[in-house]
Amino acid sequence: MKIEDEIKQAAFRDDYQKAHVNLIFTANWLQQQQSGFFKQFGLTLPQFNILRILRGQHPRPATVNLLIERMLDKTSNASRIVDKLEAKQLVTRRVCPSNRRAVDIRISEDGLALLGRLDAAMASQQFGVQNLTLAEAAQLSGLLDKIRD
Amino acid sequence: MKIEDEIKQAAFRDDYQKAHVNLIFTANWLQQQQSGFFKQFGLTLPQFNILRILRGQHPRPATVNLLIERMLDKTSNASRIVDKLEAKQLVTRRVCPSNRRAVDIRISEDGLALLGRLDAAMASQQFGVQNLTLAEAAQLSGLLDKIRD
DNA sequence: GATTATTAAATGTATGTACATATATTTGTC
DNA sequence: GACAAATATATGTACATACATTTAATAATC
Repeated sequence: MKIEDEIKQAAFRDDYQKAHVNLIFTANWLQQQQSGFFKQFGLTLPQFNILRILRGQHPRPATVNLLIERMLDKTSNASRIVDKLEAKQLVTRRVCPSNRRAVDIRISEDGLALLGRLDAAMASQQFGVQNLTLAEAAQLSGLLDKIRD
Repeated sequence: MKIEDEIKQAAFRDDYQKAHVNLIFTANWLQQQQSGFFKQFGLTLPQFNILRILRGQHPRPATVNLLIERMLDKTSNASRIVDKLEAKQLVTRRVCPSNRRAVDIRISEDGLALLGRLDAAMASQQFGVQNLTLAEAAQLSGLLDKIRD
């Protein structure tokens, strides 16, 4: 559906405004698709992202700082997202022996198993970006990088 | 900065994943830019968006349903965002005479004045999308529409 | 016209975002 | 080694998101 119809707006001031609105709208759209998917597994999107970072580190631990560095949203509160994952026993949290200010966070066996099930489910799930050709996806990345220059 | 460096990830599985992450990241980046800007005026981004819809309706009222229809994020809670605007006396809220279930929401004189100041400030503010050429912005919109097909 | 269904908005609860502040630990400096 | 500065994380608060439930008014059906 064209963006004008999605938000029931007749027209945009110019193509800049249209692209801007379209970008925000499409990102929300994608995230909502994903959220619904992860919900089946009892995870939110930020929780999934952190879990995936922890799997990338496994079996080495990650600190909160490392999580923040790698998260898409730097200002979100990694500490409290880890709280939720810990409550579900998907991660473990232990004071780092070599630096007692820091906390070593590791994905648990349960967490690894859950991500395994998610991998399988995601493989059979087409997310929106795949409506593009690979060349178009690359082109899109180029345009997005230019926006943030 | 390239997206790989922004989130300190060495590489992506393919250009689909890269475009997907880049899209979410860039949308967040843009929204944070805007948030900082609106904060100077005591508004959050959703509050500004609702205020702008109300100006579009002015002097006719809008209902909560109409606001939701036109909002970028359909699932957000328009009712409570209007609460905040009402507390700042930027909008008025009155039971609709012809349908007492509905509520007529209108932008106040204060609200119009605030948007007026924002218009002026925004005119002298370059937001990220303007790093693109107009043709690139149009191309971006086309790609985004295709994602949501 | 009483009863049920639908609609419009508000409210409740859990989670996340954004930002400031607090607490504990480590590092640097005298 | 005492004391200040820096670092790592946690906590507090306001706002927003996501979704279920509630309340009130209107519409539909018998």
